[in-house]
Amino acid sequence: MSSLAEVARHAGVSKATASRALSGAAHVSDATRARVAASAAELGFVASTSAASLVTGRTRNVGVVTPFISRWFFGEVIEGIEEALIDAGYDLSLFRVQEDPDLRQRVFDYFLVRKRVDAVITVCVALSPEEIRALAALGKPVVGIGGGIAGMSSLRIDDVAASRLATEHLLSLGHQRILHVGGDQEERMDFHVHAQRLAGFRQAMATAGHRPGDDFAAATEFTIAGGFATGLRVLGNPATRPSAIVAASDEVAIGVILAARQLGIQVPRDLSVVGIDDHDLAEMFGLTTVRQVPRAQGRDAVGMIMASIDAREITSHDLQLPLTLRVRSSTSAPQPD
Amino acid sequence: MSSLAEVARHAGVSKATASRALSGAAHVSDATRARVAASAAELGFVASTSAASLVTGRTRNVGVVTPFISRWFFGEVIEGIEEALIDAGYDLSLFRVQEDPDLRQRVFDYFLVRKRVDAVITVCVALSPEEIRALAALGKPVVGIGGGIAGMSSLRIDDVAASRLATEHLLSLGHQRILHVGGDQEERMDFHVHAQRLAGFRQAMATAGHRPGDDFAAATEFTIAGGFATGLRVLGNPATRPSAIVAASDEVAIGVILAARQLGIQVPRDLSVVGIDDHDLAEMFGLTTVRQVPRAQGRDAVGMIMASIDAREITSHDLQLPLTLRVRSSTSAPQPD
DNA sequence: GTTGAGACTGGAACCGGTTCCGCACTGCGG
DNA sequence: CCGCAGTGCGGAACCGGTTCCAGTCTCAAC
Repeated sequence: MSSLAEVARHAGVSKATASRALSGAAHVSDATRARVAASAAELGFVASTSAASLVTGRTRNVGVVTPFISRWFFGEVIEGIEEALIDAGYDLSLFRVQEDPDLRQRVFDYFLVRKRVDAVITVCVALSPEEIRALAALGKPVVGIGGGIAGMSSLRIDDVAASRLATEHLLSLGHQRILHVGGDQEERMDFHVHAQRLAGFRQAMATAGHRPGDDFAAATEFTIAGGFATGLRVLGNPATRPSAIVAASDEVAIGVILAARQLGIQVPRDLSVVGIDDHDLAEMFGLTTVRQVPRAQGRDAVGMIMASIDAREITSHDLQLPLTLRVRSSTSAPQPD
Repeated sequence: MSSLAEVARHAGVSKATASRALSGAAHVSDATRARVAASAAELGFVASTSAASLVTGRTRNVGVVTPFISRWFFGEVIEGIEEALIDAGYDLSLFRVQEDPDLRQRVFDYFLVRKRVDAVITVCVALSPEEIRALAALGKPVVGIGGGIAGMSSLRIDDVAASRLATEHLLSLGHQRILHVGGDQEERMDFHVHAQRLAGFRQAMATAGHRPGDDFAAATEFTIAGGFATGLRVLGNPATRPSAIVAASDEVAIGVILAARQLGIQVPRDLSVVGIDDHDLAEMFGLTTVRQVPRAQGRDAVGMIMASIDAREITSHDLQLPLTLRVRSSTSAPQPD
């Protein structure tokens, strides 16, 4: 309610001095600063961000663009971002974009442009060339989580390596007939992640001397329900049943495990399953998985943003996060038959 | 980049006229309006929200306060809110608050105050008296989803009735030994929802002539993992095993079903389970549940907010949403023994 | 004793829109 | 023919901060 002018009057100083005192700038005596701070506290003064950003051009607000909110990976990332931003005194504007081109255009050409955000974090959004151009034209720091953006900072695990690691684990246990359940070959708009995990699987198989045909990769929606449906489909026929499955995400892996149980297939005795993520539920299902920590990725992305803002320069780092395999009880050597 | 002044100059009119033309105000000739619009389009003009809100006091931004992001109910609500806000040309600032009192105070006394939001939507946040006072002091529309706030608008299902409905379904099937898995009796900070669902269970049981002792309600975390752990605990002993369980949410119910499977208990033959929510996964687990549509609740909350903003008055409606029981395959009459 | 550097402070311009007010002009009723 | 309402438009004030610039004062150095 109260304005800086009132605080200044109450403290017996000018608006200029009051502003300097509150913002921590130099050239204000300790006595004055204390008096202004006391007045501000007494009057319950909170600076209007509109006024401040009008003149400084900085809004203390970061835009987050994501295709999903409730899926585990995305939710965790967003929570990590939110925590870190709040700590830094920033708030977060959330924009959800999926395939709808009209909506995407509105977000990129209108919402992100109206001088409301200091920076943008994209979470697993594959951007069209025009969208990349629009982001670059903002002249503001941009960090992509989980999907690199040409020419901008990114933060991610090496998806190819993660999938390779998961596959190698199964190979080292002696599995021969391994199926990948995840994205399909054609690179979908939103997710090169999917294509890369498939590629990692193929690399590992090829290195081990396998020649997987198309039937060794099954496409699925990236949810528990998707993994379940696909699992029922690919595990239904005992003749063609794989001895192990690499799921492109833990949610898919959990769906597959549930499908196996439904079909009376024992995990890991009859079927080994490995995922990627280390989802909250992985422990409960005893799921062997490649661990990543999306919440930390969110925090780190904010760190990169803040460094860039403080340095007043738009840098472009490419950060790859470490991977670890967590072996639980969903994988074992194949049953000798 | 380009300012209103430049657009005005380019169109050969004054700033005042340009502003009126673009905002759709009256007293501008059609010809002038078209010329200004053309200039604005040509220069790629997008009004600075900071400048606009500095003078109008309106920001076209709504704050959303929620304890969780990735749990199903919350994620769905947030997605619904986001869609509706984007449609209305608003964006959404997300604030996550849980128990940490320092963080809560920062959000309520600082972030929400700095003239950055036109309205606030709370999602299942039980507010302290000071927090309610802080929200009221904003003088802005506030809508609470899933948890009523004294004196402010709210939008929710009748949690007591929902739980009663679920319980009556089991009673009507002939179950005698019914256990509630959900919140505990003491009203937790964040969730009167939990207490109300427990109360609904008790009402139904009492009406049916039962006298449930404390052992007929088990407390749990409201997640699949929580339901699983609690399920293992309460189903472990065949002597005390209930014939049916009312879970306070579908996530809990799914956890209970998984625990039952693990223990070799057949659902619904040996155990009926009913939930509340109609979660995405309910179909897959054949879960009988009381349906609510959180995404629609999010959209409706935005509708209430917009109506209040348009009317320039802070009204206080209390909207209760309809409930429907969806019977699937997780419930049946108890096995005669 | 004068000078100059540096710390403090106030006045005023400024960010980029919105809106009040006044003026010119048109058209209609009396 | 005059008065008056109503439309279309421009000038200028204004929202509430930040920051440039200039002025005062202190104090050490010459």
